[in-house]
Amino acid sequence: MTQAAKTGPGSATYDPGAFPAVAVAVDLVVLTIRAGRLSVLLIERGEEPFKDAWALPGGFVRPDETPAQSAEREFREETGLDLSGIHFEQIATYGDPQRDPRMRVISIAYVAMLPDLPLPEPGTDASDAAWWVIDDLLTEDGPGLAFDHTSILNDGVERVRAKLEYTSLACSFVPERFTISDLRRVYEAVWNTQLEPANFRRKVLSTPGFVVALDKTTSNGVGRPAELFRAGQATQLQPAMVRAAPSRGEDKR
Amino acid sequence: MTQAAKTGPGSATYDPGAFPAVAVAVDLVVLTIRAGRLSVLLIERGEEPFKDAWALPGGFVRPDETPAQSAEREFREETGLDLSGIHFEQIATYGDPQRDPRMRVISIAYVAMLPDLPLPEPGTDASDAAWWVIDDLLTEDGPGLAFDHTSILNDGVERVRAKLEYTSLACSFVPERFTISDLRRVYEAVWNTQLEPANFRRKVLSTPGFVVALDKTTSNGVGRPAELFRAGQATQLQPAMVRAAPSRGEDKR
DNA sequence: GCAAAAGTGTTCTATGTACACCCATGT
DNA sequence: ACATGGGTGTACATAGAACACTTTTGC
Repeated sequence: MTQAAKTGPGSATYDPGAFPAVAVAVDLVVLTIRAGRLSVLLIERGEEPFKDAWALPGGFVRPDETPAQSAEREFREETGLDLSGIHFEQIATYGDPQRDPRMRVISIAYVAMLPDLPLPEPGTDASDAAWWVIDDLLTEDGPGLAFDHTSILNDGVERVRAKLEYTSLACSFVPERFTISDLRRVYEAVWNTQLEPANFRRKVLSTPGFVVALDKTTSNGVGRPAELFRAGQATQLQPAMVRAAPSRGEDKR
Repeated sequence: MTQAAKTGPGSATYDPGAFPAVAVAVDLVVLTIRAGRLSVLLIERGEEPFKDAWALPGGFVRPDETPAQSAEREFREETGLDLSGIHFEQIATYGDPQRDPRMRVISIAYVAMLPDLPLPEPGTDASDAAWWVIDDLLTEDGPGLAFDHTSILNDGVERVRAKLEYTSLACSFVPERFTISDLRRVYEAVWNTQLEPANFRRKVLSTPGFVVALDKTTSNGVGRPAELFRAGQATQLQPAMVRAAPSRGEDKR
C-alpha cells in the first residue's frame, strides 16, 4: 500500500488497483430568493443513514461526465427544470474519510443562483423536496443537515455573499426584466442588510455594463412606476459594492 | 448503469461496484518569491505520458487521509521539508474525464505560500525538481505543463493574487521577521506592479493586527536601517489593499 | 558630503454616506 | 389629496494617489 500510494501521475509506476474504491459525487447548493429571504433547495432523505434528515441534492459523477455536467444533470433530474443559462460554480471539494459512513465518498460541491418566479414549487410532484430559508438553517435552533451538508451550505452561502460584492451575480437571482429595486432587494436578502435606495441606484447605474435600460416601466400597484432593466454584459464590478453589516431588524425572524 | 448512476447519498439504493475505478489525487501549487519574482515548484516527469515535461508535484489520496493531509504529506515527501504552519488552501477540483490519458483521475488542487529563505534548492537531492518563474510559464513562449497543470497553475496564481487584496496572506511569503519594504516587494512580485512605498507603509500600519513592531532595525547594507515587524493576528484586511494594474517595466523580463 | 533606502507630511481627488427633496402613480 | 415607492441633488466624510521633504545609515 505504501508503495502504491507513492505512485501517481508524476511517478514511475501506477497501480490504481491497489486503492480501495472511491466514489466521486456532486452536491448542489441551489439558492433563490423567496419572499425576500435567501432560500436553498433541500431533499428529505428516505433511507439510512440520516433517514428523514434534510440534505442537499446531489449524486454520483458518471464515467463520461465532467463534474460540472453531473451537477447540471442532477439539477434537471431533481427539479424537472431544463433552464439554460444556469451557471454552476464550484465551491470546494469535501473529502473527509468519515463524511459518509457507508464508504469513501469525495464530493465536489457546486452553487447556483436562480430567480424566484418561474420555479415549480419543489415538494409538489416530488414530495420530499422543499425550499428552506437560510436563516432558519444556519442558526443553532435549525435542523442539522445530513452528512457534512451544513458545512457545504455555509461555504456556498458565504461564496455567494462574497461574489455579490465584486461581480454582477445579483442579476442571476432576478427575472430577465427587473427594476433597480428588485436588484437592491437581492442584495438585502443575501446580506441581511438594508441598503440606501438612492446610493444603490447610482452605484449600479455608474458601473458600465452592469444593467441596460429597456425604456419601459413597471405598471405595478402603488407608487411611481419603476424603470425596467436587463442584465448587462459586465461580470466584474469595479469598484466593488460595499457590503454593509447585517442589520438587527433583518438578522433573524 | 443508468440505474446505478441515479443512486447516491440521497437515494434509496447504492451500488458503488457499478462504477469504474476513479482515482483521487492532489496537485500542489507551491509558490515562493525568489529574487523578486513569483516562482512555483515543478517536477520534471520521468515517465509517459508527458515524459520530460514539467508538472506540479502531487500524488494520490490515501484511504485514511483527508485530501488536505495528502497535500501536506506529498509536500513533505517531495521537498524533504517538515515546516509547521504551512497552510494549504484548496483551489478547485479538476475532473475532466480526459485529463489523464491512463484512467479517470479527479484531482484536488491546493496552493501554498512559502518564504524564500530557508528552502533547500529543489533539484539538489531530487534532480528533477526546480523553481520556475511564473512569468516564464504563463506566457505563450513558455513550456506547456503536463496534463491540465497550466490551468491549475493559472487558477492558483490568480487565487493568491486575489487573496493578497483582502487578507494578510503576504506575510506567508516573508520570513518571521521582516520590514515593510519586504512586505511591499511581495505585493510587487505577485502583482507585477510598483507600489508607492509611503502609501503602502501607511496602509499596512493603519490596518490593525496586520503587522506588529519589534522595536528593532535591520543592519543591512546601504540606506537607512528599517524597522522590523512580525505578522500580526489579523487575517482579513479591511478595507482591502488596492491592486494596481501590472506595470510595463515589470510585466515580463 | 553624497547616495540610497526608510519614513513623514500634505494636498488633491475619487467614492461612499446621509439625508433632503421632487416625481409619478393608485386609491 | 395623500400615501407610496421611484428617482435626483447635495453636502460631508473617508481614504487612496501623488509627490515633496526629512531621517539615518554606508561609503
